[in-house]
Amino acid sequence: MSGEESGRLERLSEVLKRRGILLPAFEIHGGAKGLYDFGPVGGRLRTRVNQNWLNHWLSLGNIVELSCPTVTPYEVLEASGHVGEFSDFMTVCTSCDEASRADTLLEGHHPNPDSLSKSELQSLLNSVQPSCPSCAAAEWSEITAENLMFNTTIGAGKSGRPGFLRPETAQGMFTSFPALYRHNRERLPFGAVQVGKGYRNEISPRQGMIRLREFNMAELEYFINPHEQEEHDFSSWNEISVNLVAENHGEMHLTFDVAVRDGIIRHPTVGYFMAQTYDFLKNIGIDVERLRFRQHESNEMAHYASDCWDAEILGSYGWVECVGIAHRGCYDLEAHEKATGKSLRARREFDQPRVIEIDGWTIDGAKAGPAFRNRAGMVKAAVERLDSGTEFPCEITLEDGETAIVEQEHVKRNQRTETQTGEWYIPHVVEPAFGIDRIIWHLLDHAYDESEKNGETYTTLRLSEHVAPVDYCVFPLFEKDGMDKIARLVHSKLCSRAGVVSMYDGSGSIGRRYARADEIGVPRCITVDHQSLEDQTVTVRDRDSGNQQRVHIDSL
RNA sequence: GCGGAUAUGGUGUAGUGGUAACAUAGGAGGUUUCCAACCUCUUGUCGCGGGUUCGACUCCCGCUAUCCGCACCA
Repeated sequence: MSGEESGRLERLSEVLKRRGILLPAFEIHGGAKGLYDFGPVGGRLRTRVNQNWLNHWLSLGNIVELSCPTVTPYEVLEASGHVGEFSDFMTVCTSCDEASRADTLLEGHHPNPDSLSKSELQSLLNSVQPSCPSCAAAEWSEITAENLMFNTTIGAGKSGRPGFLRPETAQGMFTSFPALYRHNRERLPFGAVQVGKGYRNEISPRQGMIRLREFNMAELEYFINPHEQEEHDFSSWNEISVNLVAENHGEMHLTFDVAVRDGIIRHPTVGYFMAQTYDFLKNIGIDVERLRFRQHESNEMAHYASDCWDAEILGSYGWVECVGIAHRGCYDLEAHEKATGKSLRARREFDQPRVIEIDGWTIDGAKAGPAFRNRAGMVKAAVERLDSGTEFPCEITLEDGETAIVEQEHVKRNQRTETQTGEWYIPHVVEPAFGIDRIIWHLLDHAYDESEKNGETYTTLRLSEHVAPVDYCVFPLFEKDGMDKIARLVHSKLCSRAGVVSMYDGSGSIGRRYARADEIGVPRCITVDHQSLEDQTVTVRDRDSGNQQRVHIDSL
């Protein structure tokens, strides 16, 4: 970052703090790392971004909104892989009490210590006995798993159950799949969105809003049938050439349509959501000249994902990942299915019914049951795998490794025709996940404008009116002669409208009040002047052009 | 987590072992016929905890937070 840029960043942060947009949280208690307040102005900015996001996706027509708990039982996040994925294995030096990561200590003794399990790390640690980086001793405590998720206990005392604050909103949407499937009349594709808080106990939060311990996120889980290709209409983006950084291709400018057709974007639904993401970001005021989509390298992608693109936005901290759009395959639903034994599947009917000839053996329960007793189940499974030509008696190997002798009388021939009209499959998921705080940061970064006015720096926050925290400021030119009365009337009239925020400001010179409004990005200021007293008209000033229009109070 | 630097009104800064200054901002009043003007009055500050000292915002220690590297993470 150049000196000039870091100066701009400092001035921007100062304005955000001074104007109540973004502030360190709990500051009177000394502050808390990785936690921020959206202040009296920022609070509504966040709400409006969230609302725009929800509206954007709900308008697609087959998407519903969910709200799931942030407190999440251990089992849920174990099933999803977070417990394993989000853990660091720590050990403590017994002589100086310094905690170290076990895998870091063992670098050089194993090609990839990060990939080892807890017990493998423990035995490697025991045999290597690395010296402590701070005191050089070589005695280590037993390895413990330190989690990047916030631990909590759900319930009190002995009945308390371990849990975490969720590290993402997605899991609640996966576990709600049965309800979503029913709600959507058992027809795919459909999606669920959720806006809410996520928590990660980051070792070292940095760079202001970029890495937080509690953050706002917004995720869409879009469930699709992998056997069918959904048609997506890209025609409204045909004129837009977007900056793509593709694996093995480098940086290129293509339309979404072409990128999907040429297989750069590997799945059309991923491409469609990238295009929708482009629209959303543009709509709330991100400068699309400073937006790019970067494809994950194959080795960077989670193992279950088949394609993943990050929307990256260029701001004071360089290119920052703000949205991730991933094709997650069936990983998540399958993981919860395995952990719970509950079906998280959708039904599809075949074009043609499939006729399957079954010709083999099964057990005769009345004979085999008493003969094999508690092993009868395993015998049944083994017998049903036998070829139709098998002759009895016959020795078979059971799944526990033991063998059993099966007599002719234990079995019977199983010959029948089965007709399958369809099957139950695990839907695939395409997931656009948005980091709202990072997006808001870049919104502010892109909107922050410094210009010269009479030799002084003049600050304007050129926020889109879709997200501007305050819609109108109402000023009496002077707070006397009845101008203040009319201004207060206009103000309360605007405020009474649903979803409109107006601020009355009567202190200081008119120029000062315009400047204050510009600094928090109010799109329009309404001024009541002497003429208003005579003909009930007011001036409406546009933030970006400074132009004023005179309109009647009733037509506001 | 490691190393370095820093912490003074809302914001930006000055300064001192004897209880704090400047600018700006905020409030009230006046003035002013539209873009941080002017005048008067006014509000508000030494991050937290401990130690040294008759006395600590100042010196020492610890903590917390911020910034910069490294590491970590996406």
